[in-house]
Amino acid sequence: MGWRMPKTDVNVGAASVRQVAQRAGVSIATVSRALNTPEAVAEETRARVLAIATEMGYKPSTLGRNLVTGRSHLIGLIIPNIGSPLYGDMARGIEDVLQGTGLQVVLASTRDDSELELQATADLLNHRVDSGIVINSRAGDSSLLEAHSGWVYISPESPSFPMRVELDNYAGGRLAVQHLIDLGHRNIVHVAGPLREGKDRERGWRDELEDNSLSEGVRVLGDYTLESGVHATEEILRQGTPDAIFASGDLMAVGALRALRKAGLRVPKDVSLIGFDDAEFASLVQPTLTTVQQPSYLMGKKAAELVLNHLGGEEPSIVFLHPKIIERDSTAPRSQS
Amino acid sequence: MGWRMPKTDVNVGAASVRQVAQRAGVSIATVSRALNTPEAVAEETRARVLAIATEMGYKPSTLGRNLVTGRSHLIGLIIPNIGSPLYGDMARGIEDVLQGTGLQVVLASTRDDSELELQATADLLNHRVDSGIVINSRAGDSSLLEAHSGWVYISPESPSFPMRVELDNYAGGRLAVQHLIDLGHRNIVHVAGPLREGKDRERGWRDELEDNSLSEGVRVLGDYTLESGVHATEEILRQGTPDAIFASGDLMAVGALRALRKAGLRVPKDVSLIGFDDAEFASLVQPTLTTVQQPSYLMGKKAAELVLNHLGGEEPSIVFLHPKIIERDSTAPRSQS
DNA sequence: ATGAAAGCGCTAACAT
DNA sequence: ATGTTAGCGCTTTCAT
Repeated sequence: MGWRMPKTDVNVGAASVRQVAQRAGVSIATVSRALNTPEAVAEETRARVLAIATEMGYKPSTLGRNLVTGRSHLIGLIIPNIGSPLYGDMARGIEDVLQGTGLQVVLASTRDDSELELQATADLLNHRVDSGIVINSRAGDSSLLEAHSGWVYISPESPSFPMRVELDNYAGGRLAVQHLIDLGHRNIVHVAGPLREGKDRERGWRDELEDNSLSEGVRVLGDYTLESGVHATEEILRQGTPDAIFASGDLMAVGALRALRKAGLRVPKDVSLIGFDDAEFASLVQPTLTTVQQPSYLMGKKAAELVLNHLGGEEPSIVFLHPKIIERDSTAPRSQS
Repeated sequence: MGWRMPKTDVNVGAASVRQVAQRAGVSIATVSRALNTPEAVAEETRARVLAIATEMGYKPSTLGRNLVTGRSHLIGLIIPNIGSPLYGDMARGIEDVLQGTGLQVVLASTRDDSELELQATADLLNHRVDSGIVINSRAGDSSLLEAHSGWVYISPESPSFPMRVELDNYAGGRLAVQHLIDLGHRNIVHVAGPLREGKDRERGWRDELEDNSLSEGVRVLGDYTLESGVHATEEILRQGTPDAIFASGDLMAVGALRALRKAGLRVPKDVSLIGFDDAEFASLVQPTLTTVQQPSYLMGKKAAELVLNHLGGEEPSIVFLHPKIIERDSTAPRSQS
């Protein structure tokens, strides 16, 4: 807290109900009614009040209104990193749904730090947000759980909350492997990722192989960075050349691409490669990357809808989203060599 | 406005000053003081009040506080599209600076629609935001100008505002061309972009060529999309093969890359290529893209600092940021063929 | 050092 | 249909 709010006035120009009431020759209640429940005010009075309000540039202060109604019309959004395209897309989905509802989004970034997340949550709570959306919570089912009832989670690590949006990562893993099997590949290895989402995808990989009576093959753990994708793939190649690689994230897939190229292997001719996420760059790299799409924008939309439902008094519910394959150029039928 | 806020209570659990005061056997004023001006309260009383406040989980409602202080502790952020990595990075910079100042960011997206931008501005003003940051305003120097004094702009199209962060796009254009000239290239063509930023970059290209007594060469206008980069480059190639291409955005540069490859030209061996922005994918495509970096994160930081300065009573100021070249693999010395 | 009381801007219950 | 009044939760004089 290196900076303190000074006490100088800024919004001095803003007219208040009282001033409008005075100029219109009515009580403040009538002004309020003219704006909020126009049908409860005589045609003539309403017109006059509205005209004067407009003329004076009067806008009711949400501050005052919030205080008496007990609602801030603010929705908190807790997000690890607003700069990340995936999260950014979610935020966009949320924005788009909330647009025009009179609800505004208050942002808080956490950089995947559970300490900062708790702090951000406290800040938002102090602002009396009406509800909140937490993306990839790292604080987990913590002590704030109680305060959080009424909040929506897009966080694979927080399975205990009654309002959530969940991507079926397990199904995504199966989908990826199925796609590769359909192309004739048998030796399908995995560059895995950590956390619940990574484990779910890996489980999908494993189960799909098993269901097709294929042996499990190599699995190397990465951390969703490009470098980890490179290293994991180098490790894999040391144990032989697979038919196909399933990487748990697009960035790791690009890493795999580099390692394969460096080893003199061509994608998809020698090795097929599939990623996860459908990041922006997936369609820009060469070859373009086949991947399992994580519908970030839709996830954001669904989360915002859950918030709206909750505020509307509906029962909490959980939304499961199913990923789908985006076929591009990095996967191809197994070559007959 | 398809949805109306119901009247049910939500934040019922929150304790108020009065309850804390009662349990502590003091007046509400003392509770307030214990929290805000601890030095004005007796050691013993303060300890007791604070203990009880903690025990009751009391957090002062910003709603109430805002009303009396006349400040919302909210900063509006108007952004065309929060899903775009470039804008997302700016938002991250803003967040990082505001973190811990007690100020929160309220988000509003406009999708580059000046209508929506005005609406968003009105919403934020109703929320009595203490200040705001507008990124790439399309409403320009509109009627809201007055209300906007005290807001910070990151918008090349809004040169009349007293608090702004500006990237020197002109210098960026010169830098790009200079880099290519240093590598020995002479016939340097340009895939241009629209709007003020595009025109400034183009002017830089033109002037730098002129200063080096090089003829101007071909210029084709794109619209910052990949496709427009492809088409522009095809158009360019129809008029001969240049030494180097300067594209006004990385996405267009990737388009150029595709068109060049399709034409059987290798980058950078046959043609050097430089982009603008330093988007995430610039280091992921093959070859990795040399580009003029747009320091989005820094621009966000600077904008937030301007807000802080303004709120602190300092005079408005303008921050000029200078781009720099990020050298990667898409540019190389002119081959001796 | 503490309390009493006013009031920020607004809405809502009650009265007329 | 309109006015009067109370009060949302807090900070801040002004007294004491």
